[in-house]
Amino acid sequence: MSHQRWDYAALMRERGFRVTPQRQLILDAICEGGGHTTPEEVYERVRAKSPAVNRATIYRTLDFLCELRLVVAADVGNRRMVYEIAGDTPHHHLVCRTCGKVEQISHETVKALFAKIEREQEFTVDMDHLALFGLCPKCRRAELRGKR
Amino acid sequence: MSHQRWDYAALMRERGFRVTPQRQLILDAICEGGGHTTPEEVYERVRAKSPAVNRATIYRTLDFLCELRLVVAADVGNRRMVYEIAGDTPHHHLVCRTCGKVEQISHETVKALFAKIEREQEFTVDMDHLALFGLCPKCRRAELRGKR
DNA sequence: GCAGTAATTGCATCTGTTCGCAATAGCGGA
DNA sequence: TCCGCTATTGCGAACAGATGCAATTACTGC
Ligand SMILES: [Mn+2]
Ligand SMILES: [Mn+2]
Ligand SMILES: [Zn+2]
Ligand SMILES: [Zn+2]
Repeated sequence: MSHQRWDYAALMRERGFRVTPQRQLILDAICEGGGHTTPEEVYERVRAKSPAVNRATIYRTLDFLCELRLVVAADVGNRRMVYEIAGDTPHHHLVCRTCGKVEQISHETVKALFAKIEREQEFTVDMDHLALFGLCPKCRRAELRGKR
Repeated sequence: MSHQRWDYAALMRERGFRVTPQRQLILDAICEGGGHTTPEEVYERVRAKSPAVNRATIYRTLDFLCELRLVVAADVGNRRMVYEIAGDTPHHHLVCRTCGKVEQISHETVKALFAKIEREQEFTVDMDHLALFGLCPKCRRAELRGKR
């Protein structure tokens, strides 16, 4: 699996942005991760191939790729951000507060809520990578047992 | 309105935590704000009354109060955190990506989603101060106009 | 190919937040 | 009321992330 399936280079140029080696390296680094990747992981992978790339460029480029919607981000707790190549359909996550496990849920599941908010408040929610916090089945059972 | 309606001091002691002047000052400072308050605002208010209190204490105490669920937090974009006294019923927010306006929505609105997730994945979502991002009516209309 | 232009980068610096550690001070028990 | 235990604090330093600016460089049109 790779980001090569979009012509991201053309996509950038179309909108008046430039295709730089840094941007390609960073996109590659996110791809290599497969799933969620932290800025620090991206930095390390990029730096392995091209040590001169600056940390500031990593952060600016991650923001840039999110704005282009080539990449999605989420805060998975304790203000730790993770980045990921944007798939064809959005997906979301459930993060356990106790064990930290991250599960995935479909966009289908949350769509109804976004539609309701659109109807009731005229507000267009456009989150394509939401993180919801709570307790996973295992930790919840452990908590119930503990309370008795 | 004030946090005096709970016996937060007893609540802390019950659970084996200590009631310190710093914690009381910080709780007061959040109260004074009325609504959403940033760590820096808390710091300023506390420091006005007691200049020796350290910044690290502010951050540690805000986390602590969130864990006790006396206070709720939310990232309202660009990793800016806001804190607020936890009310009797939770509420949530809609944050406009363009103008930054923050609206409020009831827990009622999102409850159905949490219940569905509980049913379908056995995962207990327990968020009491969610922030959803998107476009407010005004900005969305502006955007539509711009695209033509 | 080459030059002009503006987007992008690297660098230096700043800000907000976290962390380890030693000093302080709540709280429970004598 | 005093004592001892340990939770909490202040301090200093580390840290991630953002920002202003000058140097670089990708793209456009010739
Ligand atoms: Mn994901
Ligand atoms: Mn709120
Ligand atoms: Zn868990
Ligand atoms: Zn708006």
